Amino acid sequence: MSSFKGRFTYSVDNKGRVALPAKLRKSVSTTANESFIVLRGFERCLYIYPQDEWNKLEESIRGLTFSDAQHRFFSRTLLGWATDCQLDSQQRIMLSQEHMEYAGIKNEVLILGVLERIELWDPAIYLEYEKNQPATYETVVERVLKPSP
Amino acid sequence: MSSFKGRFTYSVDNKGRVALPAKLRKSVSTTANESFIVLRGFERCLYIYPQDEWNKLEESIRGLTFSDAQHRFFSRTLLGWATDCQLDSQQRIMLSQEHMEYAGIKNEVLILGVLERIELWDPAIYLEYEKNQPATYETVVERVLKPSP
DNA sequence: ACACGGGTGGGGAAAAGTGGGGAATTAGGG
DNA sequence: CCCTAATTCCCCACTTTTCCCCACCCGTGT
Repeated sequence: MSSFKGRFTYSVDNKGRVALPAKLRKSVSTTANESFIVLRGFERCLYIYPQDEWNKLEESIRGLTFSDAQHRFFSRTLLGWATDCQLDSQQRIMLSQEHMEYAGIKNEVLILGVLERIELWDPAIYLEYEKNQPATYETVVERVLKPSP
Repeated sequence: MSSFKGRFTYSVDNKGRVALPAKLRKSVSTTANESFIVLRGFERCLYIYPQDEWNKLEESIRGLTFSDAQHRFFSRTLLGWATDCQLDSQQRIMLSQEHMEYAGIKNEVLILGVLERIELWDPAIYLEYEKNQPATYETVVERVLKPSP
């Protein structure tokens, strides 16, 4: 089970390549086999799942009822924009033009480790996103880390 | 279960390294495996959790639902500012530039043991914090330790 | 006095991040 | 079917950061 964490600002070269931070690479389980799935995330970012974590997600999508129109739309969008990719010999992934456009990523990218997935953001967009949140860091910590009653 | 206690003033060298006090190290359980997680804490300080204590917190983060927008913000914020680190061969941890800036730490640090976690403060900021408390030690005791009605 | 444990500092090897050239593969059009 | 253009990907090279190791200092207890 992955447990990505941390925050990194990396550059995207003009071929669309992004190095995967070494600290995150250490958290990738060996069963993932250097294989990743990139897809549209929520809130204008990209999600990257290692193969093994993706498989779990895929199972829950299979569980959606085929007969529900919204479910069909959801799985079409999710899977339609999902591409799998391998790391190159320098441990980088290559982003497609479409994915970069979706997330507004140009030549800098904010990389977040969020347990089972990695997120890629345009730094400015993330700042904007953060600013629009009603909750502050402290309320977050309080809610999440407070020992349950 | 850890039970850190005590107060230490240590130096931070120009590489951002801080020695973990020997007294605190003795309270780290062996299952933590010399692995720690550093994150932003309340009131401009840093929290350090040994791996095993952190795992308990991580469980509650995993409990957050993927589909709730606020939960997504929570896990991004909390995990984004968390980095794990190992002790080096001199039993030191290395602080990132961002963490030091958040806590205002320069070349001296106040280290507090607070049961399951260790806190790092800039000495001056802690003094300020202490001074701004409306309550005294005694009135706090009264409020905190009074048996609940 | 001296060994020992604990805190502090720095040099250097190794790893990580960044960028680009060029061969191999693929796609498309005549 | 072949030629050309574009894309992919492998490899090399350079810079920066990380981390391993050694050395020192200073109390304390023997």
